[in-house]
Amino acid sequence: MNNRLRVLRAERAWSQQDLADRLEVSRQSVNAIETGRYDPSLPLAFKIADLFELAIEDIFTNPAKEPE
Amino acid sequence: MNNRLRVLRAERAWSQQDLADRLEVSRQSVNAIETGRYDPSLPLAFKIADLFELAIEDIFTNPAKEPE
DNA sequence: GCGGCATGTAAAGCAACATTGACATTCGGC
DNA sequence: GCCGAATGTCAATGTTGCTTTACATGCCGC
Repeated sequence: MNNRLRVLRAERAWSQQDLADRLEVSRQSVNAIETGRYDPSLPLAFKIADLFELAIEDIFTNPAKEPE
Repeated sequence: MNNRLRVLRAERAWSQQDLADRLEVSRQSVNAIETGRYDPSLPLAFKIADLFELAIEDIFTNPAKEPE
């Protein structure tokens, strides 16, 4: 499960802490998601999509899918 | 986190077991998600959206959001 | 009435998500 | 050179998602 979180965050010049505050999660959670250590829960994914005003599919992509 | 899983399943006349097989999860997981006991993980949400050929947002909705 | 199917739910256990606290590194400003 | 901000990561802990096994219910066909 890849994601464009780091890019979206950079576009807004937010630190991981800034984003964590807006999402009401810890900085470590943001970091873990960005570095791909784990995927967010569905509720958190919704919160992220909401914050960036994008669809979940526009932020997260399933590498196991989309053949080529 | 509400979802239209039961409706989508009914439209196809699938049992919870049928859906569970297609999603490669247990019947109890399908039941738990339908009855709202817990939300699916993001990867499973993608799998569900994929199966029904819908966007995640078309299946799951965040009741905490959208004021009115 | 009995058997089979669909559904709801519970307990117990493991894996994944998320937390706090802490430490290391890098970079830029002063 | 030092300080502070930003990032990466680790350990320990708690919570949630998902599993298997199991049992109870309702419904339908026979």
